[in-house]
Amino acid sequence: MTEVRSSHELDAPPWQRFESTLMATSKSIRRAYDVRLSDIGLNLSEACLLEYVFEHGPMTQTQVAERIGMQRASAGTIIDNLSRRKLLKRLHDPADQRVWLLSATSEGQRMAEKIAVVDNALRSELRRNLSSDERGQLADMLIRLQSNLSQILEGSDEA
Amino acid sequence: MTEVRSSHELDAPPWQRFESTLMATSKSIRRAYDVRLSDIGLNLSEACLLEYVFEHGPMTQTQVAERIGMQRASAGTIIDNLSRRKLLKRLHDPADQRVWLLSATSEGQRMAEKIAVVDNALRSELRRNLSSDERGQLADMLIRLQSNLSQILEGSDEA
DNA sequence: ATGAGTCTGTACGACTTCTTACAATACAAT
DNA sequence: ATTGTATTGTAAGAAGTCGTACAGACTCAT
Repeated sequence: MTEVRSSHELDAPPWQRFESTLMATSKSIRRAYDVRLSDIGLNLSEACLLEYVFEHGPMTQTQVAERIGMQRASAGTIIDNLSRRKLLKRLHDPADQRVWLLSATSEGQRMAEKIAVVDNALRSELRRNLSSDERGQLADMLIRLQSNLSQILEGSDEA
Repeated sequence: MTEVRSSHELDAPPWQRFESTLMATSKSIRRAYDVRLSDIGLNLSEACLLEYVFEHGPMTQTQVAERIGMQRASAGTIIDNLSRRKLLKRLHDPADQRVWLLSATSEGQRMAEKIAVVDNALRSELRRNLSSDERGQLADMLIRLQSNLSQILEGSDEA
């Protein structure tokens, strides 16, 4: 039924160039993570945020938002959610009344471990085809693309 | 103000691996296109769809949706929009009463040419750093990733 | 010819993320 | 001390996409 997918999304989108393939691949990666993570009741953004807080100690909402590449407001929504589900807690910072210090609850820590399992499994399936060298090259090229992009986007900010 | 962006999004997201970089890059590409295309009053999805219909003759909504990697319903919304703005028209197919045949109006054609200009400009800025060989390798790796992904996603469909 | 199954476009609601605006708090300069 | 500026989290609304469900139109085997 959808077996044609793998080819469509490669040659068709915007203007059949690698930019399109890259965006389609990104979409699929997100989808794959969302599907796998739904087993433990999370989506990629939630998992991402929780894992990041778990690994990098207590931090403010703005900090985690910046690190995972998301707006403060959006992160706030996700944090509301995770803390309602008792995976994350908000602690007062005695040194700064404006901020919350985020920290994983013990339940959140168990969840973070499950996330790591899912992540490792999926990542190894994803890399089946790619040698370590290739992955390095890929990352390198992506970083160069990113630096071009940040110039492009900076340019239009000041306008 | 946002000059730090370029580095965050490279080393930080989900689990600082190339998967994250890829997704961040994709996000930036979309953003860059959206910014540039806003000059002519479109976003990437609209431009994509219009350009595709312009280039690949009259086609049904389902067809264009599949080609640009989007759900039928979502494409329908975009088409509503483009046809309200007289860039696209819906024609009856005498052979099949169910479908619309999409076709660019003359105004839509002029718009498609503007899109091509924006696209060419942006693409060349984007590739500044990458040799033709490298772009080939990049595309190749992305395609391999896609094929892994389609296996992964197929697997979870039948479940 | 006719009924079962398939396909098309659309309506509707959900979800995610963005943008903008704001009140509370912090900080720096006078 | 006071005042102006920055920063934090949140609220409210917009936009984009998805998934589901549906009615109408097609197809094909009987």
